[in-house]
Amino acid sequence: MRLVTWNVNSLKARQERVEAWLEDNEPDVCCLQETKCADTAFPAAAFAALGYESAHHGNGRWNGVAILSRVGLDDVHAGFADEDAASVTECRILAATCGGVRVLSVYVPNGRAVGSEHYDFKLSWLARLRAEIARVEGELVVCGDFNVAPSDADVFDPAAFVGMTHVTPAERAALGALLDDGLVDALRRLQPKGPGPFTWWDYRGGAFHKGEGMRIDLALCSRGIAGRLTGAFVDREARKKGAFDSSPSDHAPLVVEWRDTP
DNA sequence: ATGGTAGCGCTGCTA
Repeated sequence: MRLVTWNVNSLKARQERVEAWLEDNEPDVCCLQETKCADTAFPAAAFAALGYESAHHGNGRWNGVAILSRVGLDDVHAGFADEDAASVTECRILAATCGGVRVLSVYVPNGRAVGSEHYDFKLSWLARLRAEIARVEGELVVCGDFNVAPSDADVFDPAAFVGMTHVTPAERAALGALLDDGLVDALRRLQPKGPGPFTWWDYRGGAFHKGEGMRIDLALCSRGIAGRLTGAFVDREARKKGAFDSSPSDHAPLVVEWRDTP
């Protein structure tokens, strides 16, 4: 199985890039975040033409998550398990079963500023995600933009982030709880030494070309899958302008591969 | 270089 997770920062702005990437890389499952579109505007037909079933959860100009699959897409649920999709105000989690694996595409709240109500919301959202994961039986991959750098090896300069969101002990503890529960950070399992690789670079100040990024996009997998991992890497090329009219996303795709059960 | 980038959408918010 080859799975990719990619915060595209507007699917409308990135559609050409996403389609080209899918054709070049042929993932079995593709999780997208920050689609910034409503369900009615989601280009399901374009993805179907490439061989993908798809599900989307979005309501307009912010947030929005999707799952594309060419190995089946069953038991789709938008939002947390205990909420009705129609009542969700911030579309940040979508689940589906693809090829026998429960896949969660998540876009964790940014938090904005330490101590703000948005920061508290981020922490409570992560706690809710932990409870959500605990309900899942069988193989599982939780992937997306976590807006948390798990350790100092996941930021270009720890000193530059003192007092900032994404690196506080509380955020790291909330993420660490998912690992304590048995999930494995796929990239770090295969690439134990940092710093990096990074998955996000600020658009401002030429951060990408200066290597000033963070690793905040993650694929957390259950132990069975962790034991069968064969690859995990960040496609930095997709963060470059390339032969496209529009800008790249500020995030690069994270690809994870594992052997299917014999 | 007194601003820095990008998307959405039309004013300022979000990241």
